[in-house]
Amino acid sequence: MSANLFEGALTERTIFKDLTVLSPHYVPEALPHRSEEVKKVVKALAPILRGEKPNNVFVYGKTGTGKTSVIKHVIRHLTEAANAEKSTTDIGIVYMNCRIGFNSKYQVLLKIVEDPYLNRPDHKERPLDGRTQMKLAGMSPTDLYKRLRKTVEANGIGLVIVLDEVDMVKDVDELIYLLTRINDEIEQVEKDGQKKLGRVVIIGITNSFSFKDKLDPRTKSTLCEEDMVFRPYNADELSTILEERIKIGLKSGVIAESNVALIAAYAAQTNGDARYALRLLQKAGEIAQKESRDRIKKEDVIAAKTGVEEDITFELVTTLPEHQQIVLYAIAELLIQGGNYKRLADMPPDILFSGEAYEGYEKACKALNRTPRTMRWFREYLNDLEMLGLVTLSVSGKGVRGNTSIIRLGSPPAEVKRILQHSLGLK
DNA sequence: CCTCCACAGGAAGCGCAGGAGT
DNA sequence: ACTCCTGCGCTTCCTGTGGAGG
Repeated sequence: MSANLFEGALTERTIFKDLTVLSPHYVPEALPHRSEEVKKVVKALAPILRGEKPNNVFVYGKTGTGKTSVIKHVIRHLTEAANAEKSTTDIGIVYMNCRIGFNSKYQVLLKIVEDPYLNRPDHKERPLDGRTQMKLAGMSPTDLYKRLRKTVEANGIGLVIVLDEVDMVKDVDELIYLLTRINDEIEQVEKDGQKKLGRVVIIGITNSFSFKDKLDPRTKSTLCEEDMVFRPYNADELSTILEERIKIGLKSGVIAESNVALIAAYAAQTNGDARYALRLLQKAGEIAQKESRDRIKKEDVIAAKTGVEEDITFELVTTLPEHQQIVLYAIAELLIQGGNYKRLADMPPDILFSGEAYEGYEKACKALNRTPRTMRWFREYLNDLEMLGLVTLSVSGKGVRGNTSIIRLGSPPAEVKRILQHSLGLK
């Protein structure tokens, strides 16, 4: 707890030069180790500048592998190329993250139709022509579609639609079908003395491995005309990424090469996530800065790692549904107490059986004045928690009570308990 | 070997809230 | 503003698996 709310603002900036460079949203000028991917996307989109049909692009990769950055980077260059003087094509780009407010075909369509580019005054057939937002919100998807098609057609627009986290859209199949259908229905028009043909191209981004399989086969073949997988970065690659950012984001000479390598190694262990690496770097810098030092030490990196891990668990745990929190709390509590079953002789102290865990959960519910869920649902909770990496489950080996799960906690029990006591309002 | 225990996880169904369609 | 539908969280019921004990 800081003594003064503005304490952070007062400490001298000994480490950082430009913090925005470390933010996950920052798209650098150069993208190390992703030049092949950039080339591929450029190749897929390039035809749009010649008024031809580009390929739809589908991008898959885990978090922090540079998917969004690559796409945004290419998009930036595409806009520049389209605005260059000799260019005669109209290129519109709509980017949206489907998780945040655009999780249905209707909302996606609305967002596209509201885009300022499509409603530019020098366009004819603007989608919002003579309409207020209120009226627009009452329109059916079919009307929205018609308006969009008309605008694209009348102005010969090459429209690039980027759907980030596209797996969040409930009716993706219909959405993709609708958007690609535009290409089949529109006709060539004359505008400014030139023949023009509008085009729509979709770029889908996801980190869900199973997403592709859930798609309708037809959607799959249209959306994935050009599909690419982003591999996680290895430690060396992460090092160069960090070095690039350090050059612009940090003051010179504040961190030794060996410590950058350490951060990279930590992040490489955690799925090769560049975002995580940057977070570690930032945290290490903050720790050094707090102590008014002008160099990041190895100890700072190590402390940053535990700090960031704690932050992640905290965020994960506190946003959990109540009963999952109770389950986790019960597990932590039982592990601290050493369980309530007769322990087997050679049984390690850091594990629990699901049966005793359920009893602990029932007890915790009683203490909190909640009605416990059934055993069946409790198992679902456990599986959910495993998905999030908060617990690990394994089947019991030989010699122990038939079929039962062995539960281990992903983080130190005392830490989990502390977080949950607060979050659940326990003394 | 048979039965019982302790558990895993699939299938069906239920009540509810909120969104879509009219 | 109306119903209708659908997804979600959950319970109930059930089948299957493997150890323990008679």
